[in-house]
Amino acid sequence: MSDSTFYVTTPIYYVNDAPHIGHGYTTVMGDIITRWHRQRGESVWYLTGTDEHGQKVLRKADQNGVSPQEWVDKLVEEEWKPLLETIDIANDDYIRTTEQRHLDGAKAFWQALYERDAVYKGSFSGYYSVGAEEFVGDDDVADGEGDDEGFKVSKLDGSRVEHMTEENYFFRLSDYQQKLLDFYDANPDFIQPESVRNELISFVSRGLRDLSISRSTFDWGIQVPWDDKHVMYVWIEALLNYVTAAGYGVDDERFKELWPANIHIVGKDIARFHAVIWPAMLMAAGQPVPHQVFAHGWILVGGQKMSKSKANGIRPDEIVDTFGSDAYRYYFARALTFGSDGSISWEDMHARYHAELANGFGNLASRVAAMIGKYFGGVLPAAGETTAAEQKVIDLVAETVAEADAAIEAVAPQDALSAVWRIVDELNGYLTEQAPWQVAKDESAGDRLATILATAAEGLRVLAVLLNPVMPKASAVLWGSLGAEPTLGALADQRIDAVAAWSQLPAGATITKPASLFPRIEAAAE
RNA sequence: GGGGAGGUAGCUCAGCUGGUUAGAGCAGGGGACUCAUAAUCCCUGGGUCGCGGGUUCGAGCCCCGCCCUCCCUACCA
Repeated sequence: MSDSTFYVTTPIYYVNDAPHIGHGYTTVMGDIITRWHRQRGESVWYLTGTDEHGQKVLRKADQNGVSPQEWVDKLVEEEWKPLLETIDIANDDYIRTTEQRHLDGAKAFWQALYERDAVYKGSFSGYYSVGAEEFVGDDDVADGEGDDEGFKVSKLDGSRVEHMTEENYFFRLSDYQQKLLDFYDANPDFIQPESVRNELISFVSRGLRDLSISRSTFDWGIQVPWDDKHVMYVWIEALLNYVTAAGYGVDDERFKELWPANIHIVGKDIARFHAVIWPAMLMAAGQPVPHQVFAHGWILVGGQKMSKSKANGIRPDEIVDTFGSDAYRYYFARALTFGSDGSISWEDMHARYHAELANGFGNLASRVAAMIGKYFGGVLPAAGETTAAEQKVIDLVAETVAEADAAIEAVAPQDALSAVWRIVDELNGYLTEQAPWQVAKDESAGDRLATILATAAEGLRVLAVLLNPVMPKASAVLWGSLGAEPTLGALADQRIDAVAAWSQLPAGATITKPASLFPRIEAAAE
């Protein structure tokens, strides 16, 4: 572990895309994990941001008749930062690759590579599409037909390509094949999950070529420090955000505190950049390598109601508008196995929202608050003698908290939630069995009634704390309805390692019935 | 071609290094209750565990072959 701070990152998102549920998914998962770690009392740093250089951005800006800087400013402010609000992300930092600190840090990093002889000048040959203004991979080149007979064309857009050679700087990636394999071997958890690890090991085992890492045909990028005719290839520059945001080259104190990162959360499509190229660059620069690259899977859309087109066409705010940010966060964390591909659908979201959130959890909060209101005037009674039924609840809570915490440690939020939900189910069952509404009819059983409701309220207290990382809004409402803050303090300060200790809510606390945590949604969307 | 992952109840998925009658949630069916968001609780349905062989006292989990789906096999981020 890094000596002090638990540092988690998302990829920085390429501004040319519009935010879609995939971005939201990655970002939410990181947010859940970091919020949980904060409630473990750890020092945590959660970074996300945007990748803003490169030829595609430049071209898009040109098409829109604005400077690239204006273009990315607009996208960041109108599309990307609002996404964080929409899905309720508590990031500690947001890095833009157009910020000065990134320019400075990136140049410092390159300088270090250069001085350590990890970079050299060479020439890159390949097929270049004049129309598309970019190199086309050999596999995407085909023999032309018809008018293009005798020429090579790009399979991507059909444009003619010609073989060109360009002077570029190269990174000696080929030097790192064995070092990487040794590293993977010594750090089996570095790449997760296993399937991705296997693929990357086999990829590296086949051999690595040096990497062309600069471009000289356009200038929307960061200049190579010793050669202003070149800008850094955007991928290589983008990876550097993880260290530049941590203060590399400009703030040693801060850098030492944050680096190396604990987890880089990425989609499996970019796992290779993060688990092969990135560690090699760090080794080359003499920096420690992150502890883990966690690659999540694809989100598949089941059924057809979900969208007109495809999942990637769906914007997070469509879901949030209907179900709210808490449900969005819950759904992706609960319904998918982090690290595997998984299916989502509007129907499933609707079903889980009602079965698990509204009927299971929300209704539980309602019924307990309502009964304390009805039988005790909204004042939490002191619990009396604990029977086997209460002990069962108490034991289950202790067990589940440990289980959930272990699941988060293993980067398995879905398992953490399924553990926590056992508390929801247990409490609903406990209430039905103890039937406080029956006990209330017996004038002489006031003590028993108090015990039942105090136990249920304690259970809700635990749920508010445990679910806060996943559903901060609903948890805050619940925390308020339990009247917990005056004596126990802020919800975000409640520690996971102390949550299972019983009888924390003091007798006399003011319990109010909250508005429905998750109101039923009758109108089927679309 | 080489490599990786997966094909388990209507749906979404669990099933650790092989071991009693293969599980959960949801959906469906029946019942109980009324504090609550027409909620909750209990019971219930029997799926050739992709196909065919094999190893074993015993395989969904091991081996062989085959079928199907998805992914990787580097310089778009």
